[in-house]
Amino acid sequence: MMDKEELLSMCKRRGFLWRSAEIYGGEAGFYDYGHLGAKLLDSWKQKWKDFFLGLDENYHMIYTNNIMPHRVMEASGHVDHFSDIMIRCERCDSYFRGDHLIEQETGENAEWMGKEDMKESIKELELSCPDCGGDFSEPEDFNMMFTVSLGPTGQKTGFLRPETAQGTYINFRREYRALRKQMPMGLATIGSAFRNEISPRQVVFRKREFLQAELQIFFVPGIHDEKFKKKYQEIEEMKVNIRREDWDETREVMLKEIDDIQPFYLYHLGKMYEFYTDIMKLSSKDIRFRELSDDEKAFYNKIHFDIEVNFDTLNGWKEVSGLHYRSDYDLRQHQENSNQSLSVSTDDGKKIPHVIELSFGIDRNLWSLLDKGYKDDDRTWLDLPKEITPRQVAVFPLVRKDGLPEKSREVFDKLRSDFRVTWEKSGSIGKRYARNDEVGTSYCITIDYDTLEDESVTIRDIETTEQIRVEIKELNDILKELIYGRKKFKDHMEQED
RNA sequence: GCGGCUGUGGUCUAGACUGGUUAGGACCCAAGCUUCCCAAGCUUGUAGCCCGGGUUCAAAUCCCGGCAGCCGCACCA
Repeated sequence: MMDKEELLSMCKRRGFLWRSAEIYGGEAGFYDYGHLGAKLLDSWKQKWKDFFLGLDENYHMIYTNNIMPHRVMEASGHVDHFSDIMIRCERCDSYFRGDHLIEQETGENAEWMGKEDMKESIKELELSCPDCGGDFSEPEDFNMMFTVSLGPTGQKTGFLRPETAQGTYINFRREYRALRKQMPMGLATIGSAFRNEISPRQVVFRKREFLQAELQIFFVPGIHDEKFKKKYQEIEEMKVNIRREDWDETREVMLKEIDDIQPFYLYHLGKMYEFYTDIMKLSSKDIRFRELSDDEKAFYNKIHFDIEVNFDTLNGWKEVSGLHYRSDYDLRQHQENSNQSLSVSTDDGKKIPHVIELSFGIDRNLWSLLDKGYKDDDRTWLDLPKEITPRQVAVFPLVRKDGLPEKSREVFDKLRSDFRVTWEKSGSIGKRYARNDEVGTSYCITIDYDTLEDESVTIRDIETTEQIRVEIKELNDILKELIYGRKKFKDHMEQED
């Protein structure tokens, strides 16, 4: 079993990621990406955009603000629902959620209660601390959102957004017109979100500032979703690992066997799965969809599946993304609170569009690539998808003399515009291979004495450490084929024999 | 946020109980030598006691406070 600390140590040492503000002791829940982490992040984002925006011509990127006005988060329900009323034991300082304590005692839902209701209820029920029996203090607000003050007096407040989604919803009307009222309309965004987690832990898993990639798809059920029927039929026999809410195990089923969920939703479910298997190259044994129970899912989500990855470093299955049918809840809320119409005209009259949301925690997804890719058996190497890996190619001279370094610089310069590539000469050839194995460099190009004779170089494959020899003039094309094309390294080897 | 444990170069660690030479080692990294393909060798070098305060002639070591990490609890609409 792989150790989280060992992987994190590699990440720090080689430039993937580490704690923010390290030189000041750091702060829980904040991480920065170094030069390799940043490249991994950028290429992941690019692949995500290519894949999900490619699903339909009417899916587009937008970028919205990190700071949301107070009223937006009121309308979204976050001011009420994203904050909990906590009560503290005066003797042992333990915190508890007030509504949970009351629910346990009465069996009735207490989520609606304000601070005053709760105070009375606790008095009536004569509740005391479950840990030590001590008396409770006054109920206090604990909001997971960061408040920011706006303007010179600071009396106006806003919030750092706890999800990127709201920024998209409040731009719905503008984009609907700008995109000439085509539906379904997909608005994707990539950006930061902020949650004041009580106890951020597990490396990048519970960060206070984190990255999200989300695609919000707006449609009127029964009308616009019909347009995806044909697309769905093309993938309805796709098999996915899935665990329904009332199943006690994960099963591999065909999409069309899931007959109680609309095809429009299943289409995106299938495509998400495909992103994990085909783009992120995770093994299907390590991924699954899990349907959340009514207790777990938010009240406005009619259907909610999470994609979970089976992590080695984090004790098993953990959520990395979700597919939520949020119904018309969000637009309805914003319509009511802003007093602006967010409905669209259909043959059946005015309707408020519904939303299907594809939501990805980027940091978690990157960690899943590192977690599943890190191999530490007879040698240490990082098995990353060749299109996503931060360093695709490394070039070095076999030895540091007789003009080989100079020749290798030439080859390096030839590759720079086409690949994420590095050049190095320090240490021995074996050490350079090992260094590059550790950070997931897909191919190492070595310039040797034969190169000076016949303009050929060797390409070494990270997966097998085997080599092929190719001519420099074909090098760029062959590497492109290996990285982006269908041709595999072993095809080239057979060709050589 | 509570409780337990922990914090020594980039990484892993010795030293702490019993305060006392210049904080030792390994790996990594860098420069050079060597080297015709998988962490070889040699030379040199960079770099550290989490932060602050206290006790003491003297603190990495003892005490107090803070910060951070790990584990457990709680929390995670």
